[in-house]
Amino acid sequence: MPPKKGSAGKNGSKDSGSQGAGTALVIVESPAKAKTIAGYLGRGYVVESSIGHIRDLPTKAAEIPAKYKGQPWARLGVDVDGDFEPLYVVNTDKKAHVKKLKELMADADELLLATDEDREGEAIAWHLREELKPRIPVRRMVFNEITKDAIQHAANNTRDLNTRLVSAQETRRILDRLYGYEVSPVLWKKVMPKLSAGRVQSVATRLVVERERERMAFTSAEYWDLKAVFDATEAGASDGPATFPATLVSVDGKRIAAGRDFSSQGTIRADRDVRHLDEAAARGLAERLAGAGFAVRSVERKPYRRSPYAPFRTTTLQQEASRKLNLSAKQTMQVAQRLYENGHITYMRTDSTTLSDSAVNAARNQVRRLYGGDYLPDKPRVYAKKVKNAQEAHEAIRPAGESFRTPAETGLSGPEFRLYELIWKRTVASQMKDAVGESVTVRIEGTSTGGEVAEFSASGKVITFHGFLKAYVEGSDDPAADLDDRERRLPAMAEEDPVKAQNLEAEGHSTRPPARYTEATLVKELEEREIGRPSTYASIIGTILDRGYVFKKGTALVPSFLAFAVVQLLERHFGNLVDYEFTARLEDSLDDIARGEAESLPWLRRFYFGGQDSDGNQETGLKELVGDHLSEIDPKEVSSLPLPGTDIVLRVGRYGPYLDRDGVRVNVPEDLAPDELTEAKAEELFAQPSGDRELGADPETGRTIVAKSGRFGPYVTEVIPEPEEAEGGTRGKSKKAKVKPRTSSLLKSMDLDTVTLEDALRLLSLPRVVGQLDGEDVTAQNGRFGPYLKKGTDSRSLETEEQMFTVTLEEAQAIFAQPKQRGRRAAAPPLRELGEDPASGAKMVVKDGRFGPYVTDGDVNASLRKGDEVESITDERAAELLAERRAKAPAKKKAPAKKKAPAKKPAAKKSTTATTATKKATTARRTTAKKTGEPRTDAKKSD
DNA sequence: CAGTGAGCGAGCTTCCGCTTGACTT
Repeated sequence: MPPKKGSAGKNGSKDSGSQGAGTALVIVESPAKAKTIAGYLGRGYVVESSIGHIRDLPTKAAEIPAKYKGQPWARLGVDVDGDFEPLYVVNTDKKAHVKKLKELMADADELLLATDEDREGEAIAWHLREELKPRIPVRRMVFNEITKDAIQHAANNTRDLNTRLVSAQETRRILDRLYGYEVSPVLWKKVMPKLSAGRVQSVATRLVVERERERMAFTSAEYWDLKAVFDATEAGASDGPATFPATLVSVDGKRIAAGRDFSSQGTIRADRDVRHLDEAAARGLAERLAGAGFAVRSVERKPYRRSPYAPFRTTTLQQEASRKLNLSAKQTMQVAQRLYENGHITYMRTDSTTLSDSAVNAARNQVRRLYGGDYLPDKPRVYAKKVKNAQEAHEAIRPAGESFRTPAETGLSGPEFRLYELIWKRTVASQMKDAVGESVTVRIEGTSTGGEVAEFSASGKVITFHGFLKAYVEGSDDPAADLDDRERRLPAMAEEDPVKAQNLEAEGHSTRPPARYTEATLVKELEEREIGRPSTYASIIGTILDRGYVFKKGTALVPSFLAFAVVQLLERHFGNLVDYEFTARLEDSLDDIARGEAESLPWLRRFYFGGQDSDGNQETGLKELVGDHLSEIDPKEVSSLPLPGTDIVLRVGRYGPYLDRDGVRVNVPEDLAPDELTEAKAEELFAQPSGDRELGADPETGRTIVAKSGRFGPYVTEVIPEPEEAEGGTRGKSKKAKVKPRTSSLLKSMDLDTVTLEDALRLLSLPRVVGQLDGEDVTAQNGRFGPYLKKGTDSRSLETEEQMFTVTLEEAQAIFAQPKQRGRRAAAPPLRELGEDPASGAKMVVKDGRFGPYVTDGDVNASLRKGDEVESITDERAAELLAERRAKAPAKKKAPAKKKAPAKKPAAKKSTTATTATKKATTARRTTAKKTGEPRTDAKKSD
């Protein structure tokens, strides 16, 4: 709790210029920080937090103020035609908080904006000033560490807002909005709805996909060598072990090929002069070396020295928590948040490895107390900035306070204890001495019965002073790798010493494809590429998991086929945007803007409308790419992934991935890792029983009738035998001659498992010609909306499916004599009746519609929202929904008071031919319309 | 991913970065 404003204001420790004794309102970003700082500032200051950003671009239509609703750019929240003026709204969950800040400000004489000293922090400060509209002096207060001295110094050395830095942030924000909100809809249209693209997530997805591509292109190689265990007792070794393992490294002076000598194609790299041993060669050599005498050829000793690791920042904490505590990035951050809020650690979202002076002292004191002065370097260690675009608004992640509590002293337990312990150890170790020791490489030589000179190598490492390793050893992503404190002792040996081979065996190995990313290694990769920020690393993983771009297999991140399709689309049509350098270049530009060496507007114009880049190349703007160029994106093409060396294509459909070979299709399990889809696996999938059920043969045609489950539910069809082709006929060419099989959906009364041949034959007899009317055939059949009669271009629905088989010509004539029925049934009775709408005076009722329950006054309809229940909704709430609906929609001139509410759910796909922006009806576009069903009708676009 | 003729209460999905609770399941 901040000090009560009433108690402050009297001769506090602050001296804020001419105002004299008054109260300053200090606003920081985080409540926990506010609490700490309030303690350091004492009287005269009221410290509150903004809880992050208070304003942002509107997220969705509901947040857009009515006056901007009709604007063509309202969807973006950025007036792209008006100098990219952003539209800011106070986040819904912040409205109450902003009000509170305003109230606090009313009692203050000065406003100190003490948000983080980085791009986002500066912007938060600016938004606060814009939104709070203070009439008291406003100053910017900044600090990089939370210690009493630093805070008091900061309060007395304020500065003005840096509007250039704010401009850089705003540019970043607008770019991300344009990228995300313009490119995502392209994916909705071309791949499937609800997908997303963005500067960060799309590159993250691409990294995972590219790694999988490498794995798919990888060819393993097998290679062999010899493993020996030598006995050095004859060498007179007195200390250390008597035996040691060694590996064959060369024969007759030529090095034996090892894993690193092979390319990803499984061949020896061109620049390697090595001998590749296969199994037979290795076994033969082993036999010829049995019983041979060996001697030490050389002993090479080198000093070993290892410096401690830098204190934690967000990414390294996530990596180590993953390796050692098996926590996901998200879990790590949740646990760290609790530690932070309870005052155990400093802020956990940081890109800095810097420790404050008091933290260094605390660490050094702890070293002295726990390990003794021998482990303490003379001077404090300083860690250089590790991350290129680091903004260093905070310290490293370390135990909080000016003296550290040992884990036991904290009283913590469970994951919080373990994470604290990790942070504590790492921090203490970072102020300890180097580990030192010696590494030794011994070469052993022997001659085979065939006269071959075989050389073995053994290496050892001895740590003579553990230094920081006593406190902390970093984990490894490779479980097979040795950790830093691992020692390998060798017997004491000298040149010419004889040794005896105790055991000598051929050993086979094979090269392995690059490992998949884990959460931790992907985060590491993103940080190295300057993509994402400490506050977002964990959520980036969350986003690509949520979208179905990746899934987890153990700890590995496996890309889905969907991710392959999306990345393929982006690479081919938005190459610039998924370029790995894109963010790095963006950061450079933002730095220029922040320094006042560049302006935001030309930059945004070029990005959105196109123009010459810094190298003089003409760049196509984003607007054109997602507009006029949209028709160039062929959805079928971008969702097709040919299986190399085959005529099989994997396609990503709306219902998941499937394989297609000349029209023969088979589903691919969703959780099949792409690198496991080999030709053999594909054949296996094709060979699998598809779940179809053979019902028997049609007595008239002899064709087999099968029942299948399809996109629109269960149906029956017939198998058309492959036409016997004369020589020269190829499979591809025979396609055209194919007879279309008859198909028919099952009736509602039928079931895939129980449908009989008789049922099927009856279904396949459709459409049934009922007779002739007006010189045209009248047919009865089943369709998208159920059974109907068709006469030329005219049609009428039938009431029951059975009527398809029984309706007579007379009945048909009577049906056609009726006008087209609007709706198939009488109006469904309302689910509930409510009172009168105060706005229209009409009675309100709740009805069940195609999109779920809605309330209507007979004129305006409004869907019930999440949380509204048909049973419990009140008149007030219903009137509110109707009012909102009226406010939102431009009044429709459609005739009101429709009374039909068809109970049937609409088909999954609509075939509305939508008006799209482009004029030419290309094949690509037609496919699009068909595939997505309902492209957005952006009719406002004009040329 | 079988092929097919209505007209209907549509509106929304989505970005990246700052930050926490207050909600419901």
